[in-house]
Amino acid sequence: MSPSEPSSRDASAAASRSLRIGDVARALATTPRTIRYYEEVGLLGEAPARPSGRHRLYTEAEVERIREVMRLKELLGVSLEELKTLLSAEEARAEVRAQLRREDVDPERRRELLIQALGHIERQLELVRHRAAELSKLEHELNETRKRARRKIRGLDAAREGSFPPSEEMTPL
Amino acid sequence: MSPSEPSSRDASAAASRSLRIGDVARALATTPRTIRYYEEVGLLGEAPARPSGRHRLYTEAEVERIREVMRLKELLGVSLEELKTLLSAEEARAEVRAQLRREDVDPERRRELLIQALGHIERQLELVRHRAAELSKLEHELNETRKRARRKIRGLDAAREGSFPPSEEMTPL
DNA sequence: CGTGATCTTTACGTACACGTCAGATTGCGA
DNA sequence: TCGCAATCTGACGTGTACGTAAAGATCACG
Repeated sequence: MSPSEPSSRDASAAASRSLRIGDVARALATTPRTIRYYEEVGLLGEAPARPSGRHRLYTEAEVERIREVMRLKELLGVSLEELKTLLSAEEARAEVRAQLRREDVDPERRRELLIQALGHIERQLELVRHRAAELSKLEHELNETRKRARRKIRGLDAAREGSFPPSEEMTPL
Repeated sequence: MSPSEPSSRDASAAASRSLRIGDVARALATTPRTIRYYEEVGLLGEAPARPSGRHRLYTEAEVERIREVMRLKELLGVSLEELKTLLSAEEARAEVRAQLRREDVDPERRRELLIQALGHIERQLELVRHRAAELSKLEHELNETRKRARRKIRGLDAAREGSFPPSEEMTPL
């Protein structure tokens, strides 16, 4: 009949919303099931609003969001439930962005949202810093252990046959 | 028939073996079930050899081993199965130590074991380094995000009772 | 030597994070 | 318009890492 899209649908910019769930899954090295599951548990905030039953279509931005979710899950090792609360920072940010487009928003309210987001960001930072520190410690310890092992091997090699330079057989490690 | 303990049981040194599973669990902030499970899947290498049916008794060293297991699990986020193969380095080291006590061991064999252990250590290091790098990256990104959020808040605070609105939309939060 | 706390094995239950199958539906290309 | 691959919505299955309950044994102590 008549194309009544609000004029901003297939605009010049490639804001697509043209990726199907299979494409997204491949791009993220995961499966459609996982993406649907994340949506199901509320990690994707109603990402692809669509008439139920139709295929989900994703924008590049939404893909990035999912990538971020998986990254945080991997690096922080938290449950999806915890992740959801951690990610409420992003939701706050999304709300801020949304409200920024309307100019009639109370600056007080805007500030509130920002403060909240900041709080969540700092919780994330805390977590990340803690883990980073622990990992760094572990890395140092492993380096030490490796050093000792190498020394021992060199010691054996030296004692192997006399005491002249261990000419051949430089084990490349 | 007769009490034939090999004379090295309650030696002078406090090599204890006097911690019960409940004590260990409390010390590691976990449960007896978890410790038994780790033993069941072979993560603790027959730690407390004992006449079946009797209570498990742990030495301080064994507690440290379990602590290390939990630490690696936590920091590397790997399955217990993967962890088992990663930890074979420690087993190799244990074997080396064991063979070192007997002096009649083939230096070739000893070197082999050390080389193996070294390999496992380097696999661990690889993993740890990778994760550490990723986490560090994430930390930097979060710091940036936090900076931006703070700037925005300060901007709002300035405009709150200041003269003019600050140049809007500097950086997308 | 009794007794209560702790531990033993065995076995079934559970939460999380998906995997997999079925049957219907959708959507793009020929 | 037809065909076929991809997707949809349930619903049930699966592996991991334990939790929990039961019934009896062991240990530390008085």
